Amino acid sequence: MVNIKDVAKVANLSVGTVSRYLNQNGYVSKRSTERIEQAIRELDYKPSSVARSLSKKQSNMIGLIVPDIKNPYFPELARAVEDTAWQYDYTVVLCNSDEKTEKEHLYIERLTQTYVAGLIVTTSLLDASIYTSLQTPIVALDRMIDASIPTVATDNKKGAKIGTEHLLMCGAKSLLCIRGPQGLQTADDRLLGFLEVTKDRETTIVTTTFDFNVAAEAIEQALIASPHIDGIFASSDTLAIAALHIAHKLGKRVPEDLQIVGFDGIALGEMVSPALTTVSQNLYEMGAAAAEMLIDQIEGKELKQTVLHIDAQLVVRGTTREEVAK
Amino acid sequence: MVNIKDVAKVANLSVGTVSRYLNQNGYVSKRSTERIEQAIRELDYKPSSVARSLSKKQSNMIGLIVPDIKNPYFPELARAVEDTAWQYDYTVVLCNSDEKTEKEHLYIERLTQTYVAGLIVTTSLLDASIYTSLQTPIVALDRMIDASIPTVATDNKKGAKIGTEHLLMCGAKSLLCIRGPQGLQTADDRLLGFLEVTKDRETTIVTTTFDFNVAAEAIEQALIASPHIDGIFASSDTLAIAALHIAHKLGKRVPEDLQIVGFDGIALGEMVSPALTTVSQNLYEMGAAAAEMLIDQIEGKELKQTVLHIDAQLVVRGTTREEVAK
DNA sequence: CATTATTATGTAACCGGTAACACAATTCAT
DNA sequence: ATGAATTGTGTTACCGGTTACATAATAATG
Repeated sequence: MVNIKDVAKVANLSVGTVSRYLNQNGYVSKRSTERIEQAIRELDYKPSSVARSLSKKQSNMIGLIVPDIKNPYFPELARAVEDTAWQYDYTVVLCNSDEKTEKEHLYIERLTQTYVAGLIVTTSLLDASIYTSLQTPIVALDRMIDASIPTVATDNKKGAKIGTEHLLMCGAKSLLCIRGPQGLQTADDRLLGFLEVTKDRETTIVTTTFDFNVAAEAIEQALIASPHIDGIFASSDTLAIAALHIAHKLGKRVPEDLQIVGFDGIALGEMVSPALTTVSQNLYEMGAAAAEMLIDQIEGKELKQTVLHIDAQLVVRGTTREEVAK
Repeated sequence: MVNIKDVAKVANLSVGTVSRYLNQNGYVSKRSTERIEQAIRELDYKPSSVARSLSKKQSNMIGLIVPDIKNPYFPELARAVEDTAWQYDYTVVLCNSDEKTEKEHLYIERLTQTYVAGLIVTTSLLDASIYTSLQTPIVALDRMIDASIPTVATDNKKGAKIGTEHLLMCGAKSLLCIRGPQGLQTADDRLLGFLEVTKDRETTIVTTTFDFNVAAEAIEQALIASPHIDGIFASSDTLAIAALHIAHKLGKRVPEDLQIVGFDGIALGEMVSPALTTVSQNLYEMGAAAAEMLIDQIEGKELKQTVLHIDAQLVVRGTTREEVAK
């Protein structure tokens, strides 16, 4: 493989000059610039990013840690991150933490010893100190890890309020909230929003994991136990779709007998029938913003704001009825 | 950051010995081994994979090129690849080619100049020669690129035959095939399978992209134009789900009025209502097999077989009726 | 025109490993 | 005991860049 020395030789210059040309720093005369460009073209020279990483102690890779890329929420974020990274000449290393502390820990070790330029983390099982003590730039995406770590997230409580209110406005009387796993900040916040809106009503709360079948099972039991439920606020679109699935199974018509509102805004929501009414996060925007915040940090720019809260937006589709004036 | 020299100093040995210890090659005495291990522990030394890559001209990263991770087919493959890579101490770089030749090309350039150890490619727009002339190990996943490139793929034609036959056995009389984009090998093969089974019948064929809305539109038109259609074989689960969506919209009952069979076996198929009957590929197995084939190549092992065809399997769920003896 | 800035280039140490080579110490065989 | 084989260790060039430093060439200034 052709290296910088070859280029220097062909251009009849020293490696120093060629390197300066490549990095656009220091002085390089017009004449030399031309000769170097010519040589590079001639030899089809591509600088080795590995060598560069070694001497600069910095790479152009960013690590993206997600719990599980199969969860339909994450590909949308991942795509946005990757697009943005690509634009700025960075490369994305994909890591599935599987929500396992150990794997996450090992990944962080492996990544940092590879000189990843930075980390985007959408999972947060570890002690925050592990992140805060990292010398590598980092951005928390979707979930806040620690006040000191730059974060891009949705205002979950606010979103949940909007979704729940919509359910009420559409005439739902008896509400069920399917909340995600306990202890997960996002799920907790969404529950809080739900509770705030429904504090003077009787409601049912079901706690479940994000696994489709487990969730479906739990929802089925809740709906059988409380057949009068006519509105469901789900903590995620996947859970909402599980609810929809069960509604069909139980012969409940959606939205006539049972209305459902999800949360997240994954593409999947449009595909089911009826299409899912949901509190939609702008996932692409979030991913892109996180990547940009990270790259800004990497390149030493000051961050204007360290915490970016993006508002979720109600998207009304087929699982809720018309809003009626109260 | 502590380096190999520091370790050598603390262990009172030379870097050569430490390096030999780390790579488990050459001779290292018991006494030295202990001293080195002690020093490593003491200093919490982590070898720099960048430096190693530079001198070995080989890294432990593998590039995974997919058209678009948002397409629900790919996260399942990606996950399997990542799991396997993790197991063997490799790291996955995610690349979305967007089905654009240019981006794919640029990615390959970038990846190879970073000394990726190998490439798994699930897209194949480029001239095969670009891949065959690569010095980097490579595996084609899902789609065959060239006879000379190791491949893991499903027998699409066979799968399509099984799916179509099932549709007929369940009593469908008038079939529609929704085929994916023309020129895409997998889509072409699946159509071939469909045609082989239905050669003595009249059928309708709709060609569309994999985009959900575009596909739905095309399917709707086809179903309106030919209202007698009572069986759909879709070239992918996404297309099948689009068909299901349209069926609901048009007030057709599934599977009573219209039966649908998909292809792929993505998780999404279980979530829709009714759950999708589909020709299921073992996506996890495919991804894992591809990763293993790649790693075998990287590590210089001989491949037992260069082309691995994995049979797809019919999974009967709710969008088809009972099979009846013909 | 001499002096000082500014621009341009070359040289070589360094990043943190690997591995070829030389040589020393030990074990083995005759 | 002695030469050969095996085992163990140190030294150093190298991977392909970056960058501090020295120096040369040119331009600007008084």
